[in-house]
Amino acid sequence: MTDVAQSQREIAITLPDGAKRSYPAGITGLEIAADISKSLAKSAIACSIDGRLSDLSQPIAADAAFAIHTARDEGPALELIRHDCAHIMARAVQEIWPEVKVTIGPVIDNGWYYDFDRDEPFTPDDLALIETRMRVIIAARDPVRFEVWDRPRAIAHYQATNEPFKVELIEAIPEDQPLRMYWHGPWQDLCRGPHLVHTGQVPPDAFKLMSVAGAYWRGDSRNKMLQRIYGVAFRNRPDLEAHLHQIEEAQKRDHRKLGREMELFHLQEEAPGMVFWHPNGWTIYRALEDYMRRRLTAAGYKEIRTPQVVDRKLWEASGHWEAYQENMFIVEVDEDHAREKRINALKPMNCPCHVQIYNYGLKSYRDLPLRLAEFGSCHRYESSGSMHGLMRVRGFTQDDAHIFCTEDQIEAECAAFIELLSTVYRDAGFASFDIKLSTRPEVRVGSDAVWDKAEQALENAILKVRNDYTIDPGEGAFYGPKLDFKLTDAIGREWQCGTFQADFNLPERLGAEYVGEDGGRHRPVMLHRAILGSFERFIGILIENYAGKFPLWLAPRQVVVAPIVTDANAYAEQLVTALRAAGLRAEADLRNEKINYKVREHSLAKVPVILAVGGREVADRTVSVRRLGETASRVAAFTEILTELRDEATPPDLRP
RNA sequence: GCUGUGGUAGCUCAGUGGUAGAGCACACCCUUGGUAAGGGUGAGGUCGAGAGUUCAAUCCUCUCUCACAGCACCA
Repeated sequence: MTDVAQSQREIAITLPDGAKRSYPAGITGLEIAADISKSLAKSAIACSIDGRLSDLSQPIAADAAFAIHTARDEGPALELIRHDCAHIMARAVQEIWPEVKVTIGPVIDNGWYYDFDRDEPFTPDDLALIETRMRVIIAARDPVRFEVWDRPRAIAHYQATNEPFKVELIEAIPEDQPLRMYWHGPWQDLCRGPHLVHTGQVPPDAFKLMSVAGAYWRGDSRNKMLQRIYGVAFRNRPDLEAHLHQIEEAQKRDHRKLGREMELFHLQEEAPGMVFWHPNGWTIYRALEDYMRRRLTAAGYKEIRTPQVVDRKLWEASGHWEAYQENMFIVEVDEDHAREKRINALKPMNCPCHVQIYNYGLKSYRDLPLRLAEFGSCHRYESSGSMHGLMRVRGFTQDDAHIFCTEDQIEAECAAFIELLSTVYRDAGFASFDIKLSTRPEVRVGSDAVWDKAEQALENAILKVRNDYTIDPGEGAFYGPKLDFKLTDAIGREWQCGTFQADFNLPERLGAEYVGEDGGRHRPVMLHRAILGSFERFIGILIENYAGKFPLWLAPRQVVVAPIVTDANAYAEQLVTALRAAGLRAEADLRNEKINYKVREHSLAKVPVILAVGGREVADRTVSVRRLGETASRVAAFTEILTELRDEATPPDLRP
């Protein structure tokens, strides 16, 4: 299905295969359909103008929404089904509760939502009621039709029917844009379209109302909070069931659940948003930190360490005190004999501290680029509703670094950074990630010439490695353009991890400078950059990405040696000693339990390798190896297995 | 922060206006078993915190807090 951009003289159409084509004005839908059928081999084509198939013989109006449905869709396009679901749901709600005010209801991934204004909350029982009502509307096969209205008429209509949100919507639409009113049977809604031909085209057994939640009118927290009902819709029942199954599977790999089951970490009420790392979780953390330290050192970074508690004077100088105070943990110290309390803050970020190290001693252009890295522990008072397991916490550690360089060095530094980041993500098991370039905002520091140069440098650096990225115009920080690198969690939520930001502001504010070739003082550019973002978030994503089944180099417990009989205990302990000597994280399970029990328990705990040893293995100096996820075991000489595991447990950067 | 839903044993959850239960986990005993739960016994809870209503509150009301879903936020 494709919407069409139109001009007065011709109608431009984007075909389902991406090709573009234009037609003269006045052409009929049928003519376009016939033409497209020729070019799209196996697709029988259906077309609609604003959802009405019957009008194909008429010339396409200048303001019509023309849609193409291909045979590959096996019926109406999913977007149309979902869009009509939104309308049908809104109609159902107003039929049940006429006093409810409607607002908007767009199509989203897998379904739609619709925001309502109602005093009482919708309950799960209400959702069932609405679903039933929707099926009645679908069964009625009510025709969908539309009319183009002028603004006064539309506004008058919504004032008369007491729909203030619709009036507000219309007032925000540009004057020259025609307004379409859609009818689903007797129920009517302002909508751009297109839609199905009749309500019976929605499969009655392939949609489901999922949840209710609050949402601000027009996405602004100063506005009234509405009630949003989410639904999902598919072409058929099996597709819906597959989707619901997928959600269940995703929930199984939720890092909060696995974190508990695998004894990785916990959070508790006395320290909201601060992680208690357990031995298993901390082992992963350490393995990742060691790996990152080696990668950074190899890439020419110098590691440093800066204080946690810093006087407000520095935050005033950096500008954070003014702009970021409400997100900072303030620490007041009542020193003896002090006339005033001394005000400190836990550092919410490392940059000002790094500038202090840069500023200590006069720098030369020969020192640049200077790359200062810190696994910097930061604290931010995040709003209570935004915290989420390890993904969004109040105390976290960034794999932070700041590169002090000249404007001319930005591009090379950025390219080297993307290279390093790609390597790290690949080693961590991520096949792909998204890059977003955010460019200059309205309010900013620095000359246009500097922005031109920096934006171009970032873009060029991306182009050296890949050509797919998005640009977010105006979304850069006031102090410089930036790149965001995003990874996706188990249920499709995106999390920003890596970042690369040019900063023309902080060096100025904190007086960083260097002596140039010309003997004069110059201002360096500061590049903020992180690959993991924070260890907490990155590990959260790792847990979900691997579903807890970590590769050997990251697995907290790599090997468990499980004796089958107590007579094998001594042998088991010998093996553990040898495994540990080879650098492996191994434990013996000497408990008085059956091997079935031990296998079950360690499998559930996602231990990658179980070595079972009984009388035979003791006699032959062998082990019975069982890998996580496999049901069979194999018997091999212990020395052979030792070599195999040692190689496999080598971190990616240390492999030959 | 906002809207809604929750907080009962380490975990997953039942339950009641008269101060509590199951399964798993844990401890001890029996069992020496060959690849996803052997059996028995036992210990374990200020029912998230505070206030109110009541003869009596884990249960009803209010406030706070934390968590979950979504929204807003993420400089």
